[in-house]
Amino acid sequence: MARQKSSQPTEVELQILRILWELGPSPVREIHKRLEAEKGTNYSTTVKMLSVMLQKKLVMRDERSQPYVYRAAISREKAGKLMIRNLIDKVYEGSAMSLVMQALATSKPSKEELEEVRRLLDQMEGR
Amino acid sequence: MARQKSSQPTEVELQILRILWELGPSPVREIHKRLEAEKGTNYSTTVKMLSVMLQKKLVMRDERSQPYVYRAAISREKAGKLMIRNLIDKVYEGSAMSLVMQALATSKPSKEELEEVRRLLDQMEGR
DNA sequence: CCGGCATAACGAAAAAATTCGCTGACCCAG
DNA sequence: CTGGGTCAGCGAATTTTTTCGTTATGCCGG
Repeated sequence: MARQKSSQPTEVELQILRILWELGPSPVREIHKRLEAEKGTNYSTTVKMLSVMLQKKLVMRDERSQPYVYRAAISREKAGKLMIRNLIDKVYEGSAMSLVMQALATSKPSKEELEEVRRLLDQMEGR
Repeated sequence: MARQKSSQPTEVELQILRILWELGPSPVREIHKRLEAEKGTNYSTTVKMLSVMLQKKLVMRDERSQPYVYRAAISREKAGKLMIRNLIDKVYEGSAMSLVMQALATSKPSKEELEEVRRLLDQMEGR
């Protein structure tokens, strides 16, 4: 008796994806170096996580190169989009605007950033 | 050997919180009715989840009333804020603006909604 | 050729999340 | 009283997630 899998990447999976987004395609050794620094886990663990993620198709790898080179199978944009949608559904009952307002209120945007958002708004309104 | 707990509510916990946010303080029976409709789980499961959440202080309950009445211990706003912060850290490398832009671009806001955001921007810039 | 290091693949184990069966307590109609 | 219903609490079973020990393979320098 247990749950069904969530379609979302888990905690550690996300951590690894983030590393891949930053570094770009990398061998395990590189990925592990980062992961170890962040949470002190074993090399085996990193290898295993990657193999799990490979199955879930969260990452791809090039087996031509020795050692294998891994890369994220989803872009940061796509992952973000998925998680935003999830957050909107789960907490904001479908209202994207509620989330936007909250995010704006929560962070302390600079004048430049505010201007940037404003420009996007203008663009969306077709000005 | 395993992970440390995340500070975030889990999937089902969130599902229950959402129900409580909607219904307001309710007895188990009511909460279960909703949960069962959404995922077909057993009454025992609902009771158990609530007791777990009680321990984690995600919900509170009034034992005066029979049957007990449960209510969310965190507001929707607070939960949202936590999860947004999490999402920003995990995916957007700390850039709240990236998330805002993405959320705006992803959803299809109406003119009214855009205006609302604009008003918030004005307010933040102190105009 | 040999020992040691880097790289991978398993599989087992621990922890967390989720599920439910069973038991006990209480209350009310017959 | 007695049978049946509602309400709670527990502990155990199950699945997923995360972790690592062990083993196998190939390569390099001496």
